[in-house]
Amino acid sequence: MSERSQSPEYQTRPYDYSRSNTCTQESFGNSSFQLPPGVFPDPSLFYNKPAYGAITPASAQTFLPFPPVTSDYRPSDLQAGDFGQPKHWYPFAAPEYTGQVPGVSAATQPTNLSPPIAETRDQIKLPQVKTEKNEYSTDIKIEQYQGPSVSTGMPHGVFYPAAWNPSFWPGITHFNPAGTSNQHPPAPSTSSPSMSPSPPCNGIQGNAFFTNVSSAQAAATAQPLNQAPITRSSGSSSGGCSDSEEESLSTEELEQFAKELKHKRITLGFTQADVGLALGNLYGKMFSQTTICRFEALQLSFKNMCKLKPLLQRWLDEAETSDNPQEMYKIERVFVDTRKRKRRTSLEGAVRSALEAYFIKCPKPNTLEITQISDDLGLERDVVRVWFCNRRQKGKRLALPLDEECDGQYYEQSPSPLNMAPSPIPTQGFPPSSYTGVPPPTLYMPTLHRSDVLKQALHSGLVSHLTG
DNA sequence: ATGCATGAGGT
DNA sequence: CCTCATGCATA
Repeated sequence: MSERSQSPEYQTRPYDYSRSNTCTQESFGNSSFQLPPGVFPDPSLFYNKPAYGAITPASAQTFLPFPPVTSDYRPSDLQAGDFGQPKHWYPFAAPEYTGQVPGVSAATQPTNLSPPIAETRDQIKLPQVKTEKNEYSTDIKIEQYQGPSVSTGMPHGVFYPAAWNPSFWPGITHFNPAGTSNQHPPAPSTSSPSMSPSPPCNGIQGNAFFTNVSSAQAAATAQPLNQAPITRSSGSSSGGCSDSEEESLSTEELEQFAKELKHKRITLGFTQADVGLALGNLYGKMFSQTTICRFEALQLSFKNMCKLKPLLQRWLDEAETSDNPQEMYKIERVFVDTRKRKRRTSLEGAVRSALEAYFIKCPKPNTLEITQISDDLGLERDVVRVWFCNRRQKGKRLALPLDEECDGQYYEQSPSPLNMAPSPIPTQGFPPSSYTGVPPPTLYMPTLHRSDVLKQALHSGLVSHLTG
């Protein structure tokens, strides 16, 4: 637990957001930002991924020497022919990128900024990005949803009970003994017999969804979600902001519910996707497997958790009471996905590490910086921008699922042991600490013991010796 | 389970 | 441009 930092370099990290998202030259140019050659911060050490392959043999992945095909988005058009195409990856040598901001890099990229970047680049072998699928997913999928994959091969058949850490959002002390358990404060007029135990076999399914029906309505009705102004009881320990409202789901409640949900869900033979769909059926608002997954893993913001809980609660009730709940999930999904979604960029391990390094240095780069970074890493500017956005979001998810209102302080203080000037960090910051590029087990925890959170996010292996 | 992306709502 | 909620696609 002491193997915290060993990279003094980071100590100087000027984390002052006060300068309004500008970690410019000052930061970058700062000598403080040099990744020790061998110490390339491997993100996997910070997070839960086993390894990004950046440093592992896995990195040996080969890229098809494809020409930068239609490098970028493809204007709408899609031809049936494309579907057959295998996914190709192409090295990111695309000249277009470099040319993208030639002037900028040259002119606006002061020398003092280049060094660090250059170094970074140096260390990461070759910035490569592979993108899968050169086609947009513009298609129409019509599928018959057949209910929970119970009998069929339920992939999730496994049970992972232990995965749950009782104390999830430690920062918050809850007053409500979960003992009473299932009491949702907002208790939406759930009583609504309308959606009750009616054997869905009837009209529910089908297209209740898009059939117009009252999905909208349902959604609206089912929307009492907001009604729960949830002010987490965090007040207790954090000192307060929990005054205004009375309604509040305690962390523990959510935690418990999430656990319960997962357990029962699995017991009933439903997958996360099933649940997501079911919600759509029941309340008109469908959710993806991803969301359900994150809910169960408590990886959503507190607010979001609270919003979703009532719905899931109801689903759970339904599922449990219903004779053959499976029926209620038989629906037809029709997606007319006309949106052109950019093909997902897959960043190479080294590139991620580099970004990680930049992030540590400056979690909120400004436009110019983003440009420079993208230029240096040979990435699209937008990719970099989005990466940072996601990175920040992720940071919040992991470090402070319960952020929000009350926690300006959360960020503010976090006196990173290894750096961190006492600078007043605007609420935007992140626990600078959390990700300070430091060796592994060292997830520095902000003042609020968030270990559990991180724990969850990390792979037990790594965590194990964190917690001992 | 999670990385990258989208889009709405705010500044 | 950002945050936030959310999802597709993928590991």
